[in-house]
Parts: sequence; C-alpha cells; structure tokens
Amino acid sequence: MTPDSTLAYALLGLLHGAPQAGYDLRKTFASTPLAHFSDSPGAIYPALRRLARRRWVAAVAAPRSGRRRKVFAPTDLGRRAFAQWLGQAPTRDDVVRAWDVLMLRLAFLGAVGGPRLTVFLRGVESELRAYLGELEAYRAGHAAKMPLGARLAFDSGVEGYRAQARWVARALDRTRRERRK
Amino acid sequence: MTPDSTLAYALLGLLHGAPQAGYDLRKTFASTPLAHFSDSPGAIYPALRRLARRRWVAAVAAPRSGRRRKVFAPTDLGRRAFAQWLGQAPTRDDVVRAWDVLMLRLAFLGAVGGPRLTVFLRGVESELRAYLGELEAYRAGHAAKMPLGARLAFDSGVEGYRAQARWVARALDRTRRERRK
DNA sequence: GCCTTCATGTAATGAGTTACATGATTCT
DNA sequence: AGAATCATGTAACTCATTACATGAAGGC
Repeated sequence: MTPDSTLAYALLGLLHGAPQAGYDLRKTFASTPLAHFSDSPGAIYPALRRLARRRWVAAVAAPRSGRRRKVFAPTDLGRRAFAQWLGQAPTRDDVVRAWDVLMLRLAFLGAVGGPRLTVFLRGVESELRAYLGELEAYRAGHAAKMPLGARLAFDSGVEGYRAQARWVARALDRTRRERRK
Repeated sequence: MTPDSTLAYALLGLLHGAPQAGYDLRKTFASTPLAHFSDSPGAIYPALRRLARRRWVAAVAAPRSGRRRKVFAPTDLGRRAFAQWLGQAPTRDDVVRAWDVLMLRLAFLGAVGGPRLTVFLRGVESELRAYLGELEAYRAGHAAKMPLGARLAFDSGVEGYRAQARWVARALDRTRRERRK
C-alpha cells in the first residue's frame, strides 16, 4: 500500500481527537500555528476521500435536517494505521528533511502519553546528534571556501539543529518530571 | 508570468556561478548539504526544459565530439529574473513557511555581496521578531490547554525561531565587520 | 569484451494550488 | 430581502517522485 501524504495523517490524527467534518478540520488548520497545513478545500476534501476509500475513516450518521455535513471518524483499521505511523522510530531522514512531520507525530503522541513519548524523544535526540556531527565535519572541510552568503545560510541550519538538540534535552527532562508526578 | 518552482531558481542560481549541464547540477545537489533538493533526473531535466522554454537559460555550444552534454547558461532575461527574485523583501510568509527558500536566496546573495545582504538580513530580522511575538501571544493564550506532546512540538518551533533570531543578529554583525575590512 | 560511470530522458502516479461553482442556512 | 457564513465540491495546472530506458565513453 502506498504511503499516504502527511496531510492525510494530520487529518486522521485530528479525527482521533473528535469526529469532525472537513470544514471543521479546515478551520483548525486556519487557526492554529501548530502545523502549517493548507486549509484549502482542494487539498482537504480529496484527502478525506482518499482516507475513506482506504477505509481508514468512515462517515458517521449525517444529520437528517439542518446543514449538509459529512462527519468522519477513524475506523479500527485507521486507528491501527495511525498507531503504526506514530510508532515508527525517527530516522536520520526524518530529522534532516521532515522535522515538521516529526513534530506532528510528537503532538499526537502527547495525547497518547506514557513511555512511548520518551522513546520517541530519545530517538530524535540520537539522530539529531549524529547529524550535527556530520554538519560539523562538513564545515571543517568546506567553510573556508564558501562565499559569505552560503556560509551564513549554512550556519543558520546548524544553529537551528543545535537549538533543537537543546530543546529535545529539555523535553526529555520535562517528560521525566511529568511521569514522576 | 507564473512564478517558477524553488528548484528552478536554485538551478538558475547555480548556472550563474558557472554554466553547467544537468548532470553537474544533480551532483551538486547530491553532495552539498546546503539545500536539500532532489537530485533525481525526473525533477531536474524537466525543470531545465521549463527554464529554457522561458528563455531564462540557453544551451551553449554542445561539444562536437566526446560525451553528449547540454551545458546551460543564464540569458540576460534569466539574469534579470534572478536578480528580481533575489531582491524581493522577505515577507512574514517567507519566514514562517519558507525558511529554506530564504536561506537559498541568502546563499546566492552572498556571492553578489555588498549592502543588499545587509538589507536582506534586516528584513529577515524584523519579520522574525514580529512572528516570535505572535507565537508568544499564542502560547500565553493556549499553552495551558495543550496536551504535553503538542506543547513540546510548539516549543520546538519557538526555539527554532529564537535560534534563528540570534543567528540573524550575529550574521548582521559579521557582515558589518566584513565590510569594514 | 565487459563493467562502470557519464548523461539525458520518459512514463505513471500522486498530490497540492488557485480559482471557481453551488447551494443551504442564519443573521440583520 | 440581502449579506455573510456554512459546507462541499470540481477543474486546470504545476510539480515532484519512483522507476525504467537508452546509449555512449572510458577503464581494465
């Protein structure tokens, strides 16, 4: 089965929280700065249809009267698929080019809670450290030859990853304290 | 005229540095961590053709003998388009959802050098500060209600932007020193 | 002669963007 | 009655991804 888009998982996750209609999901995307997904109907309604075709979500009883609304809820199959997506170990590639997806998974993992959160954060931490090592090595070899702008852009990347490394250390701390309570 | 993809501008910028063939550009993408663009032929060759159709680049004399190679160089029209792309003032949207594109522009601006770099960085700084303000306001209103994972993910974002704010301040410092030399 | 690398391409597929279309409902 | 909002959808377009195809040049 072909993997679905990030948007599809974001929708699926939100439907776990509460069965909703496409319009509600659009409003969520438009009003929270958490994940910057598109709130355009041309993205959301087709994605919902794909999820429905896959039997990951299903429309629950539509209202007989009032506004026309199609409220979707995850199926058991959808719940399993979502749990599997959440449970994947963070990879180097996730850290390097899909940080936003990692954070999306984290946001949903928090609702689940428990030790899975810690495992996830530890995975992020180790991949992050490894990648920072690669970046330092690259800098040592190439920084001198780079034009000013390129060097600055490179540094921006490094600083970003360093900040995330500090963040993940603090996050691990916080989850430990949270569990002790 | 419809705006072209980021990849197209990346290619155009690299061709400014030196006329090259698609194969060379692929190797650049595969070997530098600067911008993580795709090195797949299915992305690069069509993008080059689009640039050629637009008369932003043109193939320079192909070698009579030896390997089949199509070396492209930017045209005057292409240089103007690229300069215009580089010169755009950074917007809030750039900072929030297209940081990588901003850094790509920065990397190419460095080659140009001069006061444009400073102007650019100052623009980034002010948009960044404004967005950080928005994020703080959001946290004040919503952080208490967010589940642990969501709060952590949100913090990751904030920390990332804060790191970039520190970075841009230092970058401005460095360009000032660079110019004094 | 054979394998590797050079070098360019195409086809199928999936997905997002913008813009438009369409009605129903609620507010004033 | 008219406007705004609710709510869902479609169409045209652009683009990237993966995988496959092709052939020439050079090293051994």
